[in-house]
Amino acid sequence: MTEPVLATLTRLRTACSQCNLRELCLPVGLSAEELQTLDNLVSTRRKVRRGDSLFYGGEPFSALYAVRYGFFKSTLTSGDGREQVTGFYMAGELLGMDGIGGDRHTCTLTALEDSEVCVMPFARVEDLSRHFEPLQRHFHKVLSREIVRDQGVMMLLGSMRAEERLAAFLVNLSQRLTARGFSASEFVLRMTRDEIGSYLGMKLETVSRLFSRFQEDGLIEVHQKHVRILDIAGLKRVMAQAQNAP
Amino acid sequence: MTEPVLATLTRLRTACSQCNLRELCLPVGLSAEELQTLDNLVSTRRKVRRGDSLFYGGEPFSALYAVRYGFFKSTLTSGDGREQVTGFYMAGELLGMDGIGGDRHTCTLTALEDSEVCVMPFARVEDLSRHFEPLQRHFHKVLSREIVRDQGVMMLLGSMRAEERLAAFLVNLSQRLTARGFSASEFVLRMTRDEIGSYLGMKLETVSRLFSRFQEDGLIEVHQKHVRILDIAGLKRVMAQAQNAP
DNA sequence: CCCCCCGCTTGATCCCGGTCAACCGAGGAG
DNA sequence: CTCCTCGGTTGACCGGGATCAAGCGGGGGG
Repeated sequence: MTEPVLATLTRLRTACSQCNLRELCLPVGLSAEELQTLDNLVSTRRKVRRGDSLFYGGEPFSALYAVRYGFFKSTLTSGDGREQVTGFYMAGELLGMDGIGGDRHTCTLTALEDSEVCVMPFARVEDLSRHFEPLQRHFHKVLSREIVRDQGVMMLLGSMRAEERLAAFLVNLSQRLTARGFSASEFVLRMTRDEIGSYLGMKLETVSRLFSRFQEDGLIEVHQKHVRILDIAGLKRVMAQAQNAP
Repeated sequence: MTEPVLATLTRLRTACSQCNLRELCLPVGLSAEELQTLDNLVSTRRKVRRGDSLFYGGEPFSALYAVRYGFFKSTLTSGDGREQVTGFYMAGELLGMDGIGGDRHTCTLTALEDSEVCVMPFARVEDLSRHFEPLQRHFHKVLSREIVRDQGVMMLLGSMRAEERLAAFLVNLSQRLTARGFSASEFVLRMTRDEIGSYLGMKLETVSRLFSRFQEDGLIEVHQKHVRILDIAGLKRVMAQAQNAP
């Protein structure tokens, strides 16, 4: 009698239909009944301690991961050992899509705080999306949005000045936190100045100096990792100051 | 009697199974029989004149496109009007994947020489890949590789110096041309210095200066848009010169 | 509880690549 | 053919952000 009960508990624990992230995660926009079809998408959950990696670049690819709670960074290491942060991921976001193309992961995913992810074996994702059109459509959208997100970062890195990049970074963080029900104006940075700098293509000293400048200008308040946004409109103005002559 | 013949001709003309790009394009790795299932993936072909756009950012999304011949750039325009080149595309490469996520295109695709694309209505792509597993798998791989490619550009823009970026750009071009049966060492750039600069996050003057420097160093020969690579190993050395102290 | 380490801040200086400007040459129009 | 335009090259100068360096302070471990 214990076995089935345990199984049911497990099922419930890993069920998308019971997850409070279903409005953000892969099953977005699916009806209650549709959601139940997804309940065997997730095989297990996995906890990742702060500082530990979910997977490393070069490792064989087998599953996608959805962040249940916590915070991750993805990093790419070039041939000569330079490391570049390529993204930050929070609850409801999907990890591991880089691995599909070459059957191994290209980047490393590291937890910046104690975190938990839902493990979705990729074979199962493909299986289910072949038989369940709404999931297929949504999965394609998620892949595509990752492409669009990356293009946004390319624009950031390729054509914006340091202060614009940092303003854009803060506005983006604020928006994503808001979507998750956190305060839009007050939060704790999970990453170091060095990691922000790597992501934004600048040095940690520059990040630090800009934080101080933004504070002097009354846009934000910073104490170490604690940030309070005082003037989001002002930040948006900084990030789009078209200083291009005709 | 004329109708069926025309239909057959059209079918042949747009058939993946007859296309000499099948080793590069979406049907990569499929067997001859498998390929025939794909023959109704492409609805029509479309020619795009040099300077014209296949689609614009903001336009509704309905189809993916495979380049049959020619050369494209994709550009993103930020709120304040700055334009950033986010990629260059040649024969066999897939365009339009940015549109899936939001049902409209985010970037603009412009032909840099007279070109032709295969139009693949996205509904048909999804339909076929639900019923035809190898296509599904391959389509996912293509999407994923676009993500990986973009991450590579992020690394380029975020952590490499101007000369390293340009060297990487030339090496990448050379490799992609080789894969298409063109000369690895001699080619004509389809884009301007300004477009290269935008893609690589630098100004056109810097691109021009670096071309001259590479020439002085005996790595390449440049005359306007004509480039001959003299020392590919040297270029690779430039692009990976780890000037990072421990 | 205190200490030590690591992440952050801030100042001084340097240099890569941006900016401004002049000129060149290829190629298309008339 | 010549002119004109536009993309490319090159030089001179400048400035944003990198680099080097010193000091600080918070939080985790002993």
